[in-house]
This record gives sequence, structure tokens and C-alpha cells, in this order.
Amino acid sequence: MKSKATLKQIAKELGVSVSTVSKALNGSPEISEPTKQRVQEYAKLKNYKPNVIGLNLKNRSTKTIGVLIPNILNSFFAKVFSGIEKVADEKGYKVITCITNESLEKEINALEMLSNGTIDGFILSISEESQKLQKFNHFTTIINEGTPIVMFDRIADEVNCDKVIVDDYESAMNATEHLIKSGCKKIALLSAIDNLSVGKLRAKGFYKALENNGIKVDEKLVILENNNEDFNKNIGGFFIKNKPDGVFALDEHASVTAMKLGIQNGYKIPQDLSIIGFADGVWSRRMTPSLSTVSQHGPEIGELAAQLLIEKLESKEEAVTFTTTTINTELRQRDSTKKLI
Amino acid sequence: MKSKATLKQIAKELGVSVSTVSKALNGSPEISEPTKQRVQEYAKLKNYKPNVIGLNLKNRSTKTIGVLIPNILNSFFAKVFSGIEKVADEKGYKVITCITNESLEKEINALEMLSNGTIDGFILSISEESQKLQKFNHFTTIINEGTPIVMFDRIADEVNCDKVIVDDYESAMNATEHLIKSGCKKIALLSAIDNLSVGKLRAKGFYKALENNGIKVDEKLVILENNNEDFNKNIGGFFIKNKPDGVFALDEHASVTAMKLGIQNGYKIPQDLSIIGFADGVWSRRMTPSLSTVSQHGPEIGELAAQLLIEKLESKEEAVTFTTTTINTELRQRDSTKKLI
DNA sequence: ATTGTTTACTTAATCGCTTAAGAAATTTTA
DNA sequence: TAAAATTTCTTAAGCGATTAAGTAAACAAT
Repeated sequence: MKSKATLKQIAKELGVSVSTVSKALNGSPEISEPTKQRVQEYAKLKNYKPNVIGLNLKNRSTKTIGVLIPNILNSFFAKVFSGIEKVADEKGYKVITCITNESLEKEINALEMLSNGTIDGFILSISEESQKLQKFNHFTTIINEGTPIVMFDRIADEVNCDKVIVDDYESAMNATEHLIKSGCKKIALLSAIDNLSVGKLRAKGFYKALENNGIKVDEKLVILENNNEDFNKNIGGFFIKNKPDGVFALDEHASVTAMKLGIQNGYKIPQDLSIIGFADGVWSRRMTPSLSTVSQHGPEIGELAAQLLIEKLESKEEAVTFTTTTINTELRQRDSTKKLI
Repeated sequence: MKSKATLKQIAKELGVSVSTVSKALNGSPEISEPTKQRVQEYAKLKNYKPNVIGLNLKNRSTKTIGVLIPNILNSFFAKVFSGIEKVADEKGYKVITCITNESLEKEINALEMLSNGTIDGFILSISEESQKLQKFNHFTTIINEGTPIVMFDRIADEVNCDKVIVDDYESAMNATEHLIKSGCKKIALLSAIDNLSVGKLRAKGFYKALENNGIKVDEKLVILENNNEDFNKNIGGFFIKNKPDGVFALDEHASVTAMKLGIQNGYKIPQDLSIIGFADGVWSRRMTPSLSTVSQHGPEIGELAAQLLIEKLESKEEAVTFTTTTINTELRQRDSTKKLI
């Protein structure tokens, strides 16, 4: 195992100064052609690669983005991540990832660990715990220190930074209205993510749609829980007892459970029961019948977030204005809803 | 936006030398108690955090692991990744991620980009293209330069490094034998990943199981394709034409497609048709009926890979021996197969 | 012949930090 | 009280790179 080549080594071995080697490799006009060639050939031979750490120190930038994701096993986040990675890669940035596992402590640790020269800026979605406790000052601290942050999906209004979100409220409203228009009279609202800002927004959109159409809410048709376990406890006899003819599910688990129980209870989908849910596109297509979903455009969110951050990083001026961009979702009509023209 | 505090600044403001500050903050006995206190208090006030880049340069290590993953949207890789992240985090390492998108070029670029001081070692799974073209010398180059690599799942035998794999051959054999024992006479072999080393191994295991049980292969019951599109073309009339009573599917797409077509063609599952597939556990459980799978223990693979790498990084001696560890899979019996006791 | 200009380098400073070695000031010891 | 030892700080070197500034030597211009 040969140790990696450095400028110093090459300089000594060729009998020139370090700066000559550096300049020769960077094609500076200060260096004569023959010397340049000699150095470049030797460097290639030794497989020289400039040590980025040295460079970073000099440039005070690392061309690295820190990404904090609550849970990579959630396919929405995986998709956003792939979008971030794509743009970062295109623009020559590296991506350093931390999974916060929905924990405030891990979120704080990750911010601490990375915000000391390792990364130039952050892209993140807030952990469940931080949202629940409404603890956001670790973010403002980082921003005040001069490290820009772009938040996506799960954001905090009180933090001043760029944000990329999905039109959860509107999309939920539209999806619900779609169910109404397709003839559903008893639409259930199912959620296992009522602890998240996005979950609450979606629920609001649902209520708004009912209101717009002069339907009054039947609380028996509503299940709002904070996690899958509690949700499962409540969904037990739900279909038999309440006999909904439509379901609007706010997360993947609720969507799939509704479909499963609907089938088990002998509903014909979509004739007797229409279902729209927030869920992964690939798997929704794979289900039988395929599930109509609200598509959240994960990759686009990631791409935009990365673009925003990189722009901020590469503009010299101090940022003063912050933008909040809303990515529009789309209703993907599949076989779990009746077709509207 | 105040710029980040540095030793130099603090030293100037307190009227002491840089090294005094450094030592005071590190609790060196060379510094008097009152000075220590004064410095530490001031540093806290200024929210001083040592710039890791400076440290890295000094230590010649970054406490960062580079992870190359062919495709993060594949839930198996996402799981492995979460395992890597967990262990890395526990041991104080950061994880820098690149998605190679199954491309040799991106793989080479990522290795180049990171192997110059950014990371201390790699954990990776080989891209499809590299496997197809059997191009592996970019890995040996990196290893020869002194950067350790741990490969997982998709490995290259000719590269000398630590490896963590799954017992694809044996697990496929066992799964097939399970189908045989449960009474299946016409077992189909379906694969959309015949381009990957793991796909080939699984197919071999299938054939071996048939051989062990004195069943001769019916080539009409075998579909081995390199991607989902080609697979879809061939699966068209498959069930009607060949009437299998069992399916062994080597990847997620094949598994789900088999289930879907089985249902559509009026098979009762598992009475008329038993299915075992390689697929994501969460979604397999969610399907109706739930899909029996070969569980690959993704997180464990990631954890082990990270442990191996970190051990190698933290042992001073030059590595000479390399281990290949096999993680044993498990057959998860769900509702798409008949129960055996 | 003297001065000025290029050419082709080298020296030295810098980024932020650690740490061995040096140096004053104080305390201990003989 | 003088020498030795200790305390407490500073100086300086080094990690790997870039780059402004300095310096010979060669050449051109007056």
C-alpha cells in the first residue's frame, strides 16, 4: 500500500519547489512547457490527486451538502433524496446524509456534527419529535452561524429559510372533491400521521372540501391517529360499523390498510368503495386493484431544494430574502376510483 | 451573519496565543486554571466549534465513510443503507452517499471524487453496468492507494477486499424446496434481474433444488430477463399457457407481477398457486394475500459492513487478510404459500 | 553599457488546528 | 542565595494545498 502522492513528495522527487508543481499541474503560464510536461507526466505516473481537505481549508468550502432525512425507508424521502443527489452530482457537490430517525436529539447532533466545516449547507425535513415539541431553535442557531438551510415537506414556519413544500391542503381538497364528484356520499378520512404538519394540512383540506360541497362531517367516519399502531387499533371494525363508500387516506399505511380491509370485507372497488391515498407510486400501481394516489413529486422536490441551496451557496451576497416554493401534486387516477372525464 | 469563531480570533480577542487557546479548550495541564476558565467561557460565548477541516488535515482522517449504492429507490438498498448509517453514527462516523444509478461511469466518478481525502473508506454494491462489463479495476486502484473497501450483496470475486453477502444460492434452493414440499408440481422461475450476479445465483439455487428432488426442468416455465420491460413482454400469456401451480420469483417486480397476474387469471392463492419471491417485507405484508418472501436482512448487512470497515480503519496494521461473510436469509411464510409445519 | 522587461522559478504567507520545543517567570531545593 | 525544577505561556513547525511577492538569469531596448 503506497501512501498517496502529495505535492511535496513530487516536488522533492523532481527537485523543484512545491509551488512549481502546483502551478505546473494547474497549467499556470508562469511555468515553462518542458517543466510542465515533466511534472504532469510524473504526477500521472504517481496517480496524484489533490487532497481536497487541503483545498477545502484554503477555499473555506467543501462542495458538500448535508442532508437530514427523518427516515430513508419511507419511499417519499428516498425519492426526494434521489432528486437532491441528482442535482448535487450535476453541480459537482457531494451529499452527506444523516438519518434522524424522527428524533430531535439525533437531529441536533447531526447539525452539530456537520456544521463545523464539513458541509456548506443543509437540506432537511424536520423530525417528528421536533415537530411535536415545536423545538426549532437548533435550526436558527445554525442559520445565524452562516450556514444556509433549505427545508422541504415538513417545515417550520418560524424558521427563516428557503422552503420547498407540497400543496398538501389543496391536494387533499381536490382529492376529496374528486371522491364527492364520483358519487361518494360517506367518505372516511383515515390518517396515521396526525402528528405531522403535513398530516394536519391534509385533514384540513378534506374538511374544506366537505364544507365547499355542503356535506357535514360525520365524526364516526374520521380516524386521526399519530402512528400505525394506534391506527390499527381503531380501524378494527370500522368498515363493518360505518360502511363508508369512499376513503381518503393521508398516508401510505392508512391507504394500504383501507384497501386491504375493503377487500376483506367484500367491497367491490371502486364500485362500492373508492379509495384515494398518499402513497408510493410504484407500489400503488402494483396493487390489485391499483391505488389512485396523490402523487407528491418527490424527486422534483429534491431537485428544487438542491438548486435553491446551491444557488445560495454560490452567490456571494448575503441572503436576506427567503422563498417558499410549492410543488403541485397530481391526482393519479388508477383503478381504486371511478373515472371522471 | 457572524462568521464562525476560530482559534485565531479568540486568541486575539483574549490577548493570548493561538496555542494557549487550543490547549485550554482541550484541557491541557500546561494551562493554568484561571486561563482555562477564561478561554472556555469565552469560547462558549462565541459558540466556538473546532473546524473539522483543520483537524482532518492534521489527523489525515475524516471519520467519514463513502457509500456507493446503485439505486436508493430499491428498498433493499435503502435498508442496507439504514444499517450502515446506524453503526456509523454509533461509532462517530459520518456517511457520504453517492447513487451510481447502475452506471459504471458514475461509479468511477464517485470513487475518484471521494478518494482524495474526503473519506476514509468505502462501502459499496457494484453497479449493474460494471457487473455486465466485468469492469472492476477502478476498485483495485482505490484499494492499492490505501483506501479500504467493503463490498456487499453485488460483489466481484476478483477484487481483494472484505465482502458481505447473502446466501442467495442456498436461500433460493430452500425456497424452491419449500414449494416442492408443499405439493407444487409445476414451479415457474421468474426473474427480471438475470443480469446481476445475485440473480444468477438465485436461478442456480432453483435448478439445484429441482435436481435434488428429481424434477426435470421445464424450460417453458422459466422466464429469465435482464429488466422489467423485457420481463413484461414475456409474462403476457404465461399463466394461461403454462398453468404453473407454484412461482419462485427472483426480484420484487417479478414477485408482484406474478401475484397480480395470478389473481387476474382467477387462481386461488395459495391453494391453486403458491408464490415465493424476493421482495420488500413491509409491502409484502401489505399485499392481499400477503406475499411469502425470502427476507434478506438488509439492515444487518449494512451494520456488518460498517463494522468491518470501521475495524479496518481503526486498526493500525496493514490489512492482509480479507473476509467474506454470508448473512443467512430467512423464508418468511405468509399467505401466498401453504403452511408447512 | 546601462536600464528595463520577460521568463521561470523559489520563498513565504495563508487556511484552522495541534503539538513539540523554547522561554520567561515563579517556586522549590540545596 | 544561587541553582534546579516547575509552572505557564509563546514560538514555530507541520498537515496539503494555493498564490502573492520576491529573485535570479536571459534577453531586449535605449
